Amino acid sequence: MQSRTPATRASGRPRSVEADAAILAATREALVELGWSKLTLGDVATRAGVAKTTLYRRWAGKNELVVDAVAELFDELALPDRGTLAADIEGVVLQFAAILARPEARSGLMAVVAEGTRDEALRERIRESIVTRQKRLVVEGRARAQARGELPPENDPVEAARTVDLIFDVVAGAVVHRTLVSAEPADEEWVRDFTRVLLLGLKGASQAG
Amino acid sequence: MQSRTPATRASGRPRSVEADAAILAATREALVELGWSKLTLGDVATRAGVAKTTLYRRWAGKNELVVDAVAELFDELALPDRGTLAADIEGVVLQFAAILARPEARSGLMAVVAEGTRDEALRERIRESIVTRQKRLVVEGRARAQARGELPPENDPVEAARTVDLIFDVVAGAVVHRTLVSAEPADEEWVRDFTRVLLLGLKGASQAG
Amino acid sequence: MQSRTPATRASGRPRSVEADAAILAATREALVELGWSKLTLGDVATRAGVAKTTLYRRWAGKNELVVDAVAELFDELALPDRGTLAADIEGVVLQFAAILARPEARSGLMAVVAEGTRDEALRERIRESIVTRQKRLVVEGRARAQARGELPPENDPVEAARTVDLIFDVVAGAVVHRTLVSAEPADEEWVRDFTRVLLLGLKGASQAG
Amino acid sequence: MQSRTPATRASGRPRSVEADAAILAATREALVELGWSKLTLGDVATRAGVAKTTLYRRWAGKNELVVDAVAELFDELALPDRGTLAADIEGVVLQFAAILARPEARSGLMAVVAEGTRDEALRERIRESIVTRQKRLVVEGRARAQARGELPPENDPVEAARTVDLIFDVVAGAVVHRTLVSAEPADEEWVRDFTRVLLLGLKGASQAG
DNA sequence: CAGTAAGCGAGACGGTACGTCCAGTCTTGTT
DNA sequence: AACAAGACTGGACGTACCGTCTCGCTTACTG
Repeated sequence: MQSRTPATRASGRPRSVEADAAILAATREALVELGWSKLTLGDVATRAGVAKTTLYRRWAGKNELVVDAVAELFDELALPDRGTLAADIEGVVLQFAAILARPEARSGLMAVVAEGTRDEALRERIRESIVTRQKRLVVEGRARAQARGELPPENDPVEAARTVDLIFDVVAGAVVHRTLVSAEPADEEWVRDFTRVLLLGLKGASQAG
Repeated sequence: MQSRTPATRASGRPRSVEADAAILAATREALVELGWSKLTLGDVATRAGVAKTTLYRRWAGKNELVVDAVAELFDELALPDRGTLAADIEGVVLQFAAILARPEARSGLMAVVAEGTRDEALRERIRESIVTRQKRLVVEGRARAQARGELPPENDPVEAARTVDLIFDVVAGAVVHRTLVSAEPADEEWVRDFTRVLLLGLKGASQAG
Repeated sequence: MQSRTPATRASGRPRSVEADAAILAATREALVELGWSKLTLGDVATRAGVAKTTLYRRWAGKNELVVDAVAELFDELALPDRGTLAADIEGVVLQFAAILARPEARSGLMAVVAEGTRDEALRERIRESIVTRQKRLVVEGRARAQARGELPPENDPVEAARTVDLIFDVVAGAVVHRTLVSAEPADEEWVRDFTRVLLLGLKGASQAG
Repeated sequence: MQSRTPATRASGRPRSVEADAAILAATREALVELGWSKLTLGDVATRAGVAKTTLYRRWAGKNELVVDAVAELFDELALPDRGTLAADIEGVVLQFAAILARPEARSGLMAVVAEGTRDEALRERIRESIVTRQKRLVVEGRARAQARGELPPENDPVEAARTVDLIFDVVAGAVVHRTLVSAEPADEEWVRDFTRVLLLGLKGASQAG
């Protein structure tokens, strides 16, 4: 159990540990009030009670900072155990929709995705901090459904991984599109409809495939 | 068949008709080369051979301009008649994916959606110029499938409209998420998998519903 | 008594005669309200109820327009006959000071002089429209003083012309500097002091010269 | 003998001391090449090797900048000791005329005076930076002439101050009007004539007064 | 008394500068 | 060495005018 002491013994003043949290919180606060495009790093620094240099010492720029600030929001997602696969999916989709209803997530998430279309490093950072991290929900959900006998065990692990990706894109994509592009609420009724179609599709596919 | 002569006789020099097309083309060109965040209206004006003021006389800002420039890209979508519903869906999804593979669409679309999260007028413009306009594909596709007997005719028109919205969010959302967030290509294999799940879900739902 | 009918017989619609006066009046009005630097030709045109093109058809630009607008102000200067040279000078200096107290003259005059430092044609136009035209006052005043015997008749006409120029520069320069640079009023007390010094200088010079 | 250490210890990066001088020099350079009306702050900044923001951080606008740039020119004026009051006056008038013959002074000075007619703060800045500062020449000249016995000592200090103002307006006004409005050179001949009239006027007034 | 050529208003056009704002870096003295 | 403070370069912003142009309409002289 080695502690994460850095190899290079730090000389000079150590970095303030409170600063990181204060900056991320200030970023989310600014996202709520101003949205991504009007958010300025100078303002974030001021809100966090920190100098701009401190901020730049830790993040390369606006995009990286916002990714980190937004990523934390999605960590609160958890797969509820409601007894059936359908109920589990509905539960997690509603949680996801609730996060996307918060202004700091709405504006921030899409903006960094937009930037990510031209910046491989940023795209990778998004994938790592947000996408891949939340795929656990799909994997867990399937395992639980298989344990319950609602879904058959998969034979081919490659095929299984592909299915996880597909489901994740369908679920996340549909909720994002519903809430941000169509600009309609992903309410209980919509979630029920969506889950029904998804589940029938998955069960059909796993039987026929 | 009323001709479109304006009621109010325009006085003063009329607006150049070429300018609009040149500006939108220049915007797409700049989106390809620079992406949304590095695109400047001054640069677009220069590329279009037009003064900045001309541009501002017609569009309120970067967002509105990009919406219009990107919206035109989606007008080339057409529902192919490949004989079966599955083939039709695959066809249009592939077309959609092909458009999203183009850099002028990738960066522009997500950016305006991001801005739309804080600007109701912009959101409405996006809905009107892009979303609603392309829902025709879903409506046509269903009608054609019903004519072929692949789908049952719907009873409730309200329910039918809700289903159109749901399908559109699922299809558009999944493709966008796959290509822009997960950053994986929506290739033929993925489209086949996706279509299969979607179709099974829809058929199951229409039977059970 | 040839009328000023142009050699080239005008065909087509003749220029509106009211427009010129309206434009010059509007220019003075705008000078009062806005000053030279904030005066715009578009605004002048609007005030005059005239299109910008009409204005540009008659004047080359802001400077030429303002020269003409300001020049008219100085035409109201007249040499009073108050019985003595000193009284005559005091009278005309006070008139001159009164004109320079009006905002349309203050701002306009200095501005065109400033522009004239880099534009020979403009400088010539100023000299012709304002300076030379008002030198008549000095010439008249001297003639009257000579008739009264207050000043000796001059022998050398070249010398006489040089003296006119000198007096004009001293008088006009002192009043302008007093009112616009030192920004003190050229009131009766100051005018009396100034006239006394000037007159003593002139008499002394004409005796000794 | 208090040192000029500021009471409030400056925090943050101190302002570049070279920048001020570079900007003023660049302003004079631009005045020579372009004149006041074509001088742009962006161009001045470029010439000075400085960003536009640096310039705006220190001066409120074009007028304030030009006043400071021009004011420095007049600081080189010095009262020569040529033995007699007439010679002293001629010397300083010639110096003044030489400065006004330089294009950076011609265009800049009149322009700021023109602007000053509508801006009390600017007028005060001109008075403080240029007018009042150069009145020392009149005061010194008179003192020296009194020491030599060329002028009687004055009794009334109020009266004396008024005379200084009058002389300054006459001298500066005449030279300015001669060179900038009449657009004739204030050469040695003219200066001799002018000085003679002025001196006779002053002596006459001080005897009779 | 019809034809026609110039004048007119309106307002869009290509340009240029404005003064402001922010990004990201650098230079102080302090901790 | 990190930190707060704030000045620095550089570049885009959106606005305001300039002086030109292109319209359709009006007006007086001409043939």
